[in-house]
Amino acid sequence: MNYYNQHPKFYVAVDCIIFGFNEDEISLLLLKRNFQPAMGEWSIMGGFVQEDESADDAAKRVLHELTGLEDVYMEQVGAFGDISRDPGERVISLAYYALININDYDHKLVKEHNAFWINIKEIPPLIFDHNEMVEKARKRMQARASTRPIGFNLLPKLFTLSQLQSLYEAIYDEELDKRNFRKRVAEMDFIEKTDKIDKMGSKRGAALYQFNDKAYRKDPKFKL
Amino acid sequence: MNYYNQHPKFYVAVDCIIFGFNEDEISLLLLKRNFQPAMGEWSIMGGFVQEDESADDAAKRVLHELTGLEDVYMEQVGAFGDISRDPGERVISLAYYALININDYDHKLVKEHNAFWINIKEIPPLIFDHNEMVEKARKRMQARASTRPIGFNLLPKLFTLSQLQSLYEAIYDEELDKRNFRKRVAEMDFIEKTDKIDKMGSKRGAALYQFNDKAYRKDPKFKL
DNA sequence: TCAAAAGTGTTAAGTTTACACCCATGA
DNA sequence: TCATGGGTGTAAACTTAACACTTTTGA
Repeated sequence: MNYYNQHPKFYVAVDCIIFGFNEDEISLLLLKRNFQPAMGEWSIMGGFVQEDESADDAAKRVLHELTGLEDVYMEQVGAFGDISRDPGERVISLAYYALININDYDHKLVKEHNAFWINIKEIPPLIFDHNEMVEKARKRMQARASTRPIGFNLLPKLFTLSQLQSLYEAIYDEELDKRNFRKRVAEMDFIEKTDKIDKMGSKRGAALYQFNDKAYRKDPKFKL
Repeated sequence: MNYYNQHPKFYVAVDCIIFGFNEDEISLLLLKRNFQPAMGEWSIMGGFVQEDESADDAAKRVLHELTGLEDVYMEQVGAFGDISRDPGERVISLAYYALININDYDHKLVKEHNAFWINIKEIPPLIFDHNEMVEKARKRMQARASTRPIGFNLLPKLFTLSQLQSLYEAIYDEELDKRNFRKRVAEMDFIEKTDKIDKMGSKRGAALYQFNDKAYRKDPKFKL
């Protein structure tokens, strides 16, 4: 009997709010559960923390199990610890959000998990407190995206300024002025114009840009 | 054997970063541990989540055990889940910060716990990852204080504008211009001038103000 | 009478917003 | 040739920052 033994232990889960961007819209990767508990209902992807992994590692693992992706931008949203948040057992859950490039995940795994991209504006009722998690993640991501260059994680390596603007319009859920937007981008030297041209999005073609993380760290001033 | 049983369980702790304001300085209530583990070292106040309480309730309980206070402003900072963050046992800890009026706590309890107010600029090395928790709490509190009227929790119900300014100077760790500060305060109708005068802080006497939460909720525009 | 904190407005600088047209190209 | 998205500058409105002196009173 030592100091810790007198206290109870708990299942600890991680739940993953996975953001993607496509067709000018933010979507979440949600599971239509074909497994217990709560089979048939919608949820976000989750899993239990194991003995041999940190909470952050558990979140990475869970994301990897669904998407096949590694080295993904993730941020912890918080712990959800209400007694009956999971009606099956007492489970304390740590919510994380992830930003992934929607062109770049393992479709087979996603299919196996019966997961689907759902527009952020059309999120269905989710199990447990998952809607609350999603809402909190959305707010956090939005706040973070305005002061840190995390939005690029949702885009291909090369992107047009129209894509970037439409991404930020989706994040903020408001229209932005094209000229003002481009003026601000032009001030950030770490958003670099390449000599490549995108011919998909328009007849005329649009310059492709890239985010240079090293340049950002030299002068980390970001505001969009 | 059900769905959950195959997964491990963990001790879950809550740790409480307790902010106070006195003599123009922010301080934290820290424990010089006279108990195991890590006896003799400094830590923040913590405790284990119990079966019959939510994580948030556990944080409130732990704060109450040290200060005797209830209905205190608290916010969760995040979960700390590294495998060996507590070298004694695997413990996942949820950090919370609390803002209390430093004139208004149970001195006997604090003495019993061997706790002391330590200036935020002179935080000693703390056990485990507690310095990291403190740093994260400090940043979160600072960010929150600039957009939500939470600073008032650190002041008496009645306060002078000089006190309020000096509080925000301590929170931001930078000097503020007196006239600009008062101009901004004047725009917020929920910071109400009372007809009472403080005679302690100056010979001339200064008007005492109060925060009106109901008025704030009617028009919740805050920026200091 | 003087030291110490309270109180009070104006101007310049900087930032943000609003706004409209020409360009290049493929269909 | 025309419809579509790409690309560009300026002026007004607003916000923020800088700044100095008078008042009151207890010691």
